[in-house]
Amino acid sequence: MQKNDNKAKYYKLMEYLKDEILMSRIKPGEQVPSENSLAEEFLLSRHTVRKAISMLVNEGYLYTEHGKGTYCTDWNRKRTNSKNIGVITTYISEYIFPKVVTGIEQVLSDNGYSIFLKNTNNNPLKEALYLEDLLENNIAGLIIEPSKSALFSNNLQYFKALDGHNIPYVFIHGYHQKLEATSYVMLDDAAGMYKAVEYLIKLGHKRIAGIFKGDDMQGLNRHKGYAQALFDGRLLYNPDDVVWFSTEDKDTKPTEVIRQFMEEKRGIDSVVCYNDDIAFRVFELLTGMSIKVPEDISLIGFDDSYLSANSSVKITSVSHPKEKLGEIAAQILLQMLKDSNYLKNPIQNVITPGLVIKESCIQR
Amino acid sequence: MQKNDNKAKYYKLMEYLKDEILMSRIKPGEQVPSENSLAEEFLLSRHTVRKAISMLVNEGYLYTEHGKGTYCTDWNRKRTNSKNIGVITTYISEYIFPKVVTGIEQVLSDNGYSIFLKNTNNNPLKEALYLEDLLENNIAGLIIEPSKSALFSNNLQYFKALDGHNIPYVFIHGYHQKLEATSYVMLDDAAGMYKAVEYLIKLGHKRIAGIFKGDDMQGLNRHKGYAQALFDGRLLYNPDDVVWFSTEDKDTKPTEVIRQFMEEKRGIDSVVCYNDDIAFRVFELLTGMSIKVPEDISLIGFDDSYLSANSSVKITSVSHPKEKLGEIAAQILLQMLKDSNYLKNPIQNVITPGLVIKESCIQR
DNA sequence: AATTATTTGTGCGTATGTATC
DNA sequence: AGATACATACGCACAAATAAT
Repeated sequence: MQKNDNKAKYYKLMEYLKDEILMSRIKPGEQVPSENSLAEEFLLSRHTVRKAISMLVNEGYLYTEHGKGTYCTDWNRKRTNSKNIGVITTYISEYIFPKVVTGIEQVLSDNGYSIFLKNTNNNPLKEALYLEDLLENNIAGLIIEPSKSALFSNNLQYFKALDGHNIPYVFIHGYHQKLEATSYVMLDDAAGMYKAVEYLIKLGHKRIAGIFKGDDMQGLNRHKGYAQALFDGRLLYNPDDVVWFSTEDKDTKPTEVIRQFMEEKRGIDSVVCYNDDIAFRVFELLTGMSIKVPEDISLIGFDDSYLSANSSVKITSVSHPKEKLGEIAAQILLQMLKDSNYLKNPIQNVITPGLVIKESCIQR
Repeated sequence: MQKNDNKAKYYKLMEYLKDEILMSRIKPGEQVPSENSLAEEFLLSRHTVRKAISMLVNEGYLYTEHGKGTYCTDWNRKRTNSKNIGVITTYISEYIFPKVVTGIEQVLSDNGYSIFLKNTNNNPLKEALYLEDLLENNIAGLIIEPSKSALFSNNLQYFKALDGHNIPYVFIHGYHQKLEATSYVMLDDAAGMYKAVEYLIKLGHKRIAGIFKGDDMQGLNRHKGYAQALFDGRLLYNPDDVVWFSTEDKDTKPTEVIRQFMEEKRGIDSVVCYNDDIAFRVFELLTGMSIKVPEDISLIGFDDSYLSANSSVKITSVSHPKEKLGEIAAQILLQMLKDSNYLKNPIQNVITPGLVIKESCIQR
């Protein structure tokens, strides 16, 4: 112990003990000397020793067992006492997200956890805000759909902080590229889109336009599958037939460009879309232009959502597991919470979607 | 302060002081009596008083200033810019609740709020735990489906604490009886069940069994509508034809008693159920006993959920607005957050449900 | 099965230090 | 300077839980 500072005796003892713990001279689970023996050793009253110990108990370094002794906390597992899980998604109440979130809730609340729901609207600044927020609140774990996962993220520091605090996190739909080993559950977006395009080619389509989102990983991968399927089907990949949009112009650009394509009569016979939301908008656009689906143009969406089932012509779409995806993410997180080894050995789950054939494509 | 529990003195004092704070008898910023005067007042040693106070300081209820005094923490300030809303429901991911929660999320996240989701499993002790939890986190408001709303609640103190901190809250589905003026949105459960029974009477049914939940307000009101409809239809109300169950025995008692009814062949020609969950179980029971719905027994559920649509014979049910109910609750809360006058003038919204006629009832 | 030693938990008394008004 | 309030510190006694004898 130190020489004479002007610090209080209990405070110096507390610092000494904390140091012993941090330097692993007192190891997790190990018993610390009894109050009486510490008092004797450091020539203090038991009361003073108790004060020092109670501070460390409050900070979580130690815990006491009545009649047995005082022990060093194994704070790799310490987070267990928080039963709050942060869930950050791009959207919550729209599209397929309610179902994904329901799947997460199902599993987590069955296991006694509460959920802190936040949506970023795909805005990395909001993501940063919420990550900071959740770090301050004391959460046991995090499930996150990254915002703009294709772009470089400034939020990596927060994930490193989570690593530092041994707070496990699971990505869904995509993950920030720069993180080396992370747990995630996502779709094989390329394979899904490949199936859609392959199907159109089999039906005899020659000019397949594609609409893709440029600022998330899903969009890039779906585009990859599109290009690969064209190549394998011996069709030319024509950059001019591809529409790229982003979060900011998603409500206007896809339909505007497709309208232009149609007005130019450049001979497109089908369109594959980033998701059902876009597909549904394109369907409405085409209907408004008196272009018939599927007679004039075949159309395929992605995610097999209610949007592809509600239109007057049901839109063929690539499946999305929705609740199942949420459940898997939650189960992965639970495993990581149970066994801290999983923090080092990430669990990665890729689901291969299938094509759900409805009414929006016909043989050419 | 209380009488003699076997709790420790310091603990009882701590609870007493915490209660004073939660009930706003000690207001934020206000100075609490000095250690010596508390010791004198409660005939305790100063040391014991200090122990109680130090716990409350640790939990953040109080803070001390050396040489000046001990003060009540003002967590109002922090709350003002909080964009977090607590949502406590009995269940989250089952039955109609995902839709209700989705409605809440829709409105709140559109207005920039995050949601803290907790489910009580209809256990008032968990409700208490979560209410305390949310009071310590800084939430801007609360939407709550009360647990066991028919029974006397020990959790009223927390709602008074919310009042004291100007945190608005909205009840859904029911409300704790003892609170005088609260905002809520709920169904006219009596009217809904009345319509169901009236419909059965019109179809010529004479012996209508009823299954009701005894520990929430909805159950009592649905029973009320049942009894009133029988009376108006000049049928005898027979207590032996009524099954009461509670949260704890919901999975066993309703079907067991109905099985007994059937084995006794007491001439029941129809069953109205507290909700679709019960109705679905009864349907499966009857089918298992080779009793046909609706040929032998007519059956009506409540909530118009997927359960009443998924069975082989679609079950006639009383409608429930689900998302709409969630949206209304969220909108009420937003109004209360915007205009603090609403805290004094509660907004109460009662939705009258209708009967959704499907396939489970026929003319006798 | 009862006893005993050890350890933490509760509670009181006292004295002194130090910051605030 | 003095009164008041919280902070530190020591000592003592007994209660309650635990583990070993």
